[in-house]
Amino acid sequence: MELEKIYDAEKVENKYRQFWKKEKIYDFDFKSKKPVFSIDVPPPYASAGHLHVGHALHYTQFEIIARYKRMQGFNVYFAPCFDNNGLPTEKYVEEKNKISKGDIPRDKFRKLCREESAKVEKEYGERVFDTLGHSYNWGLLYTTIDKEAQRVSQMSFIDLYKKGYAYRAEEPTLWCPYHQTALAQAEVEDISRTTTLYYLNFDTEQGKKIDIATTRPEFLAACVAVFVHPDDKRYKNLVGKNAIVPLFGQKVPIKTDKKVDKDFGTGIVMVCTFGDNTDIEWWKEHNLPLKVIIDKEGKLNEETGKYKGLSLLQGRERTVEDLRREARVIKEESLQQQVGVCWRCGTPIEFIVTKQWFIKTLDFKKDLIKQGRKINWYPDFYRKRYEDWTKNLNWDWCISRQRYYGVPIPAWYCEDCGNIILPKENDLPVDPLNTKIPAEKCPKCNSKKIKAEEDVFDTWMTSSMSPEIAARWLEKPDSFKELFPMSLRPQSHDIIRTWAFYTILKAYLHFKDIPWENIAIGTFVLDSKGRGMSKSKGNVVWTDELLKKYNVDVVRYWVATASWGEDLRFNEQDLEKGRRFLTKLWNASRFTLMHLKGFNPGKIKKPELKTIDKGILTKYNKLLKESKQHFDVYKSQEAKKSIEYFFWHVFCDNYLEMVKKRVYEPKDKKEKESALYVLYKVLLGILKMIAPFVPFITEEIYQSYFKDIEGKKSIHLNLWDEYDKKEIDDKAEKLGDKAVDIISYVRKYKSENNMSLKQPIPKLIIESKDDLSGIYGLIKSTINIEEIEKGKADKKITDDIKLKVID
RNA sequence: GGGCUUGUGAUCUAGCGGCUAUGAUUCCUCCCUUACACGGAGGCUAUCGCCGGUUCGAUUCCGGCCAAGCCCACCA
Repeated sequence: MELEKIYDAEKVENKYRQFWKKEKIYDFDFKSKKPVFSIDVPPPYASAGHLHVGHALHYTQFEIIARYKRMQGFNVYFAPCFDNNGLPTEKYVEEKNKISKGDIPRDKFRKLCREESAKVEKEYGERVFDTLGHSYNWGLLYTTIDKEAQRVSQMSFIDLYKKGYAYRAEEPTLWCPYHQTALAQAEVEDISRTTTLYYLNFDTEQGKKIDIATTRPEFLAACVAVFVHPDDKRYKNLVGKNAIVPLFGQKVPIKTDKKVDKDFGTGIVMVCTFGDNTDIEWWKEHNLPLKVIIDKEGKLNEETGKYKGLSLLQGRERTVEDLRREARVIKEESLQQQVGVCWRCGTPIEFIVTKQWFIKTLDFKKDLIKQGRKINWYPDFYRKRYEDWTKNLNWDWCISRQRYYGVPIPAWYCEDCGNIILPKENDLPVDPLNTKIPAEKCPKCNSKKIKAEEDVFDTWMTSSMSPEIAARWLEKPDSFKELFPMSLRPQSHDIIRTWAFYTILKAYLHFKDIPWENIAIGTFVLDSKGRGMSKSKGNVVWTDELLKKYNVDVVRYWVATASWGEDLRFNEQDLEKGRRFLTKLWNASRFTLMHLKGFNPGKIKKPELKTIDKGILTKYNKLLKESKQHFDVYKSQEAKKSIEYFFWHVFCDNYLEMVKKRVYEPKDKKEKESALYVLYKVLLGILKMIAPFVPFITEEIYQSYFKDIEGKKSIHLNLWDEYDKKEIDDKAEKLGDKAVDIISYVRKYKSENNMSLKQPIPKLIIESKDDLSGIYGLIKSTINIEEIEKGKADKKITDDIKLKVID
């Protein structure tokens, strides 16, 4: 089959998308003895909306690695997956149906969520993964809400509980009033905002007046103490006395703590339960009483008396009004402040005391850092970020969430003695709200009052088990052993503190092992000016729209220019480059195959190679070695660059030009055979090397000719050539380089003299210590020179070559 | 406030101790050479962020400073 003059991308893409699926080209072979390369794929949120180029790049970046590893002889385990767990889906369904989770029964709500997810996933799989030519093994698909994933995360919970790593406690917890759920430290982000710092006047029991500064006057009702610095001379005589809280009148002790900043505000600070992190610390350290004034919706409760039912902001305004009336507000100044907000909705977080489940992390900080060092990080500096986060943790991991859609926490509680009852492991997954209670009465106190847990897990509870879910920990324990620890976790840097951290934690707590040998941090895409893409900025480039203008291989070629762990600015020019590359690849292949027609290297004796042939084979082998080295340390963009350079400038610009005469008008059969032999090997080699980046066009070229000779039904089932020391011939390479130097000079000479390249030159004189007569013929035919002779010349082009052109 | 990353022609980028500092885009000149004008040949454009130090020699190593980006911690 001959290649068409113009590459028809759409036709080719549709053809091979189906072909690869039908022929199961990319399936993992459970029976194979080949070494395994397993990838812990990030499950995308297949929720609403388009997908921008950043996502397409991220997912394609490691897909290229999967293809590369396959062509290195690995049995690649590459399971597609979706994350349809947790808050985003839930909020999406609420918004789409204009309902709130409380409006309809939990069952019905969950069903809506699952239906929505399934619909979006199917579309996503086709529109994104299939379109982009991703080589997933679809038979291994998992989603984070399906039965097996639920079973794994519940089993994880039970295992950790039995090991004593999971506990339930009533503690102040980070709380999102909007989502009405507890959050983990990792789900809190800091934003900067301007607020007002109020200087408030308190009385003391002794009738003195003191001023304290606070940004949260609405918390007065929850004030349980007042602190000053132990060395602060101004207030020495106050320590040990009581202050009287304005409006509410409660008497609170005046205490000291070194954490008080003398220079901030008045140097006196009130402690409330709880306004911020420090409040919690002081509350614990000084055994202060607890006074909760906000409810789960973030509204003031009965403890605040007449302010009950107000939002915190309304409460603040009213409190300040009332304080002003009593002339308690001394001063107001504006203050730049950082507040923790929910990373999903941006609502400032509050602290609420509730019963929550936690997993111990603070006890294992050192071990976790050690585990992190057993893993290769690409680039390495991201390990530092992981270590810093781990070092600075100050909360155990809160894993319970007061939401509906998610993996239920598999537990029941005795209402009389508080005993925790777990399901049988064989019954997992369970939803305590819809499952018969495992025990009719409490095994401890025989009470029959048993209550089902209503909360679900933090979404990371499941995500942190992605290697175990993907590799079928519980389902196929035997193959799990082969697949775990997995080879590679590709992910983005913003979730090192969550996904990477929790996954390492889990692997350690369950298996005392690392979850994967390598972690590679993907590229983050910025707009052309270097700003992050976001809908609100209006600078988002959508993948769909890009694919309307450029074919898939072009988009993938652009992806391949990205460096792992570094940001990439989006420039449309880069796509134009890809388009030109594909055209060049197509045309060079067309030209080569035109001459290779009917040629089968297996059917001839290996020909005696010409110097120039040996030279290019040397360069080809060096390229093989270099590209593999780049790829193996996740410098795929360097590999791509080397391959491209070799193809375009070494193979096309020089070798094809030098070999043309030999294949068009050979002096003898042998001369042509030697050229064809090398053309075959090198072109096929290049196609295989570039195939992970541009799988469609390379497949089309392969199918048109090489398939029948090589035997494998897809180029993607072939292996890269091995670096062959026997093919290295440095002398031939050098001689070839000299030929290129001389040819370049003559080209330049013609260009400078406005001569056409085919216009003949009567004579070229070459002055060199070495005997170059072996390449005279080559030079003559390539650049159209009639005669070459050795002699005195004046134009120095390299250290040992001088030339003179006579025209 | 701490940490990390980056700072090279107009733009993007390679190099990370040594001969005239990569390559790409732009611009200019020439060439339709029997694969490709979505091509080829050639040319112009850089005090390698700033200041010191180590060295025979620094864009490359060290220290300081400046700028940008990211991550984290923070003060009631």
